[in-house]
Amino acid sequence: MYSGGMPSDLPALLGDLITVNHRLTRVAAHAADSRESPAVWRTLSVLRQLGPIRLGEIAARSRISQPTATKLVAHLVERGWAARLADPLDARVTSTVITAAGNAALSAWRSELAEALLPMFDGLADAELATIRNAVDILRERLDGSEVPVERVPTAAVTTARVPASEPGRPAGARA
Amino acid sequence: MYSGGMPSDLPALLGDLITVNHRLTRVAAHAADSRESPAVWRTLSVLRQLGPIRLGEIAARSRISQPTATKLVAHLVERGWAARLADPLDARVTSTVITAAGNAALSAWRSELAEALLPMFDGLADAELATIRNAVDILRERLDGSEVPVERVPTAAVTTARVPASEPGRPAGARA
DNA sequence: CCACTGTACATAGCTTGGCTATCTATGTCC
DNA sequence: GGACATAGATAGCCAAGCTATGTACAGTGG
Repeated sequence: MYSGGMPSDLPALLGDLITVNHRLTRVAAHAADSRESPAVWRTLSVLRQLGPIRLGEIAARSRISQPTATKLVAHLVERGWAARLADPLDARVTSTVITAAGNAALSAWRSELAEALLPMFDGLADAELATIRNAVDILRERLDGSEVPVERVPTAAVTTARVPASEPGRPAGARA
Repeated sequence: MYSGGMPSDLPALLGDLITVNHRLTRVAAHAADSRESPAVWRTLSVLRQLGPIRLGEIAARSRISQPTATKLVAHLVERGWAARLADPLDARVTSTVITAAGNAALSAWRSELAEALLPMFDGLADAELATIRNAVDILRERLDGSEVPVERVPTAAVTTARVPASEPGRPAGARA
């Protein structure tokens, strides 16, 4: 639990990280405009960041299943926040792009969220802010860099071919 | 407080923080392959940390609604990971405690999670680890400290002087 | 003592994000 | 052309979250 002064205990740190993470998620859920869900914003972020992108890659990047990505994108399209493009080279593919409205909505959400969270982070010293910023950068880098980089997750079959020699203890099937 | 540092675009930082947070949540969901959900572990963490605790406080701490807390606790009790205690002073109240099994399950989850995440955080420099650890501590402090204005006198009267709590299964006071 | 208001939790019913399993359509390779 | 692989869609399920409401108890004023 309280890791206050335990140095170098990576497992404990990761546990704490995830726990704090979950708590932050709840706070954000309260703070943000609750008419839309976290998944919507997360997906919009992916779209904004990666431009026209295939469904499968959205799923891989977001660490969600392909059907879930389909559902989310459908919702975004309904909302007018995303649009789908047929791929001239492959008729199976429809890429998704964020629209101007989507961009605006995402920015608005970020502002709103920030404003709502401000009181909670008011009075942080610059050094503390820098620490958080650095941590965010480190985590983002790891999230981007670590596995599932360009490779897509197999649809349903069991595949061990994509492991880039970095996943020793992964049950391979997620929730089977 | 160290005034005059970098401009610190706080809104942007908060947006990034939450976005990274959501992505991490997905990663954790994949990594900790347990058949239990984040909410379960989050609730168990609260129970472990705060000992016998009322439903309402679980809800407040977790930033979830009271009915959701009821549901989660019911699930935990079913699982044998939590037990409920009648309050001898107020028959409306039933406090909840984590059981030994719950404690073990929580610890096991944390280990499992840590192991699964290790590859992702492999090769981090000590300084980077320290940064993350500090950020976690800062965030936790803010999460604890700015505990949603529950429009109530801060804890004090409620959280103190409960049942000895050494034996979770024992009601400690025959209720009429 | 009895109503009356407030509090702590339970129940009902809904929405949404997530999953697996499966299907269709298209691409690719022999 | 036929066999297999791949991209995405559809169906159906469960969990976590919510609001609204109900129920039992606590505390108070008459």
